[in-house]
Amino acid sequence: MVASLVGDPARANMLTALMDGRALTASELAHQAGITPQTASSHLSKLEAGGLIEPEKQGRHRYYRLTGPDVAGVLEGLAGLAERAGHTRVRTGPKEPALRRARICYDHLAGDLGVQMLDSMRKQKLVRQTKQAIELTGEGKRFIAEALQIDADMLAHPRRPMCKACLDWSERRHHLAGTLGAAVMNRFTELNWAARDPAPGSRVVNFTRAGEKRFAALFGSSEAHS
Amino acid sequence: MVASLVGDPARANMLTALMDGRALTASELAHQAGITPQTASSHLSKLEAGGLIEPEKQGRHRYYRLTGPDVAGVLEGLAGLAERAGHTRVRTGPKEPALRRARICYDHLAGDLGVQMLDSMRKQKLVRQTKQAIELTGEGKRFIAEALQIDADMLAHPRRPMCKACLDWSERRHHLAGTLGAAVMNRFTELNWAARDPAPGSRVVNFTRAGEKRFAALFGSSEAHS
DNA sequence: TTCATAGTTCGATGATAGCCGAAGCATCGA
DNA sequence: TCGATGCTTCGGCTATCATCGAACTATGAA
Repeated sequence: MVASLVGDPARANMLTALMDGRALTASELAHQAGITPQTASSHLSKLEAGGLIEPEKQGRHRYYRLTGPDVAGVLEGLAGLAERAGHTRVRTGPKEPALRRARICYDHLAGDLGVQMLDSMRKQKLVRQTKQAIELTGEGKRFIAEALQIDADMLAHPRRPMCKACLDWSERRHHLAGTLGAAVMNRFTELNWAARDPAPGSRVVNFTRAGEKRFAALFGSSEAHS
Repeated sequence: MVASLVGDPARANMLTALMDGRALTASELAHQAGITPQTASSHLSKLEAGGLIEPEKQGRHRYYRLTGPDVAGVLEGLAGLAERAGHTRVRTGPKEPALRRARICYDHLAGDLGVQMLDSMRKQKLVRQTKQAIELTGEGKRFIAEALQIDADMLAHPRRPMCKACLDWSERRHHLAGTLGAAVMNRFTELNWAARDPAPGSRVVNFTRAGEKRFAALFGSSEAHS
């Protein structure tokens, strides 16, 4: 049955990451779901056998995408039912809670804090977001220059957008990706506000006490929250 | 997550059985899924907690139905993705046909004719129904006074509502219960339109030829019927 | 060729959850 | 009041399956 495929948390996370129609590599999907590549490979072949995703081989990468918009539609319908049911039942992912709080997504911040940061940036009108597209406002430019010493003009990249919304698998909401997202995370590390967990292969990001305080000052959630 | 609820084969069978909008008892659903009542009970509470189904208690029975058409829609979408033939629906066992046609439910009319009567009353705007609550309209008051010589004001009772929707086990839809339902059935008997079957223990109600005609004149189903 | 990276397969492990027998309530019929 | 019936709870058994370490294949780069 198809539903049992979607029922597993790890697979659901992968599918959620594919909801926007993009194709992602197997390792990226493993990353997103917080599982090892071996496990992901097993899941992906099941999803493929179930006709939910289809692979596209490209060099040594294997890109996976949803087989069609109808799949996305059903997934969205399921999400809608979950929401209606009062949702709240946050399925524990396969990994630790620290991973849900703050982690690396490729090269930018994800998890609760990542989502909180983008939320705050929207509220402070530092960025404008329409769907997946995010645009830095003039005010935003000034903000990152003053608060983080990041020059927006230096973030241009031939094949990568400066701002991009990335769906967070633990929060099911967007966090900030793109070259700006990477630059911000990089600055956090340089300022000694946060550091990747030393454990090999870990994606956990540990904030220092001082860093957490500064982060809260800039992107704190003291404001009204929906 | 909702998908994991639907993912289990036993639960999927139950949900499939409920797809047409009818309500089924817990034991029927257990039989449908090929599991024991204990197991079914566990599944049903999970489905209820997930907001996919809702119960309606009826005496010692517990009828379950889907919480809404959107649930059915998502299930249909999943079935579409599965591209598999749906499970053959097990027919809910009818006992005697006469029992399905008209019978006594406590003290009021049930079965095909009972459901038909409440349907017609709704269509004629004699009653308003919201969920299980039924209210007699002014027009309805006049109607029962003229057609059946029933005084609505005499139907008040300290511990029993005048109108109540009672789930019909053979039709899986509501018929009219409460003191009004009882009074109507009583009047049918007095007018010699119908009589309980003389066989001991039988709940069958036999309508006379004349009674059937008069009943059809008041609550006939000549109108369109889905 | 040699090394590195992406992805897979295999095997063992462990936790989740479905399942049923037995027993306990609740309601109905007599 | 006393069974009979529908349904639930509890406890233990078992099977399924997600997970990861280790080893293997394939592609690309030096």
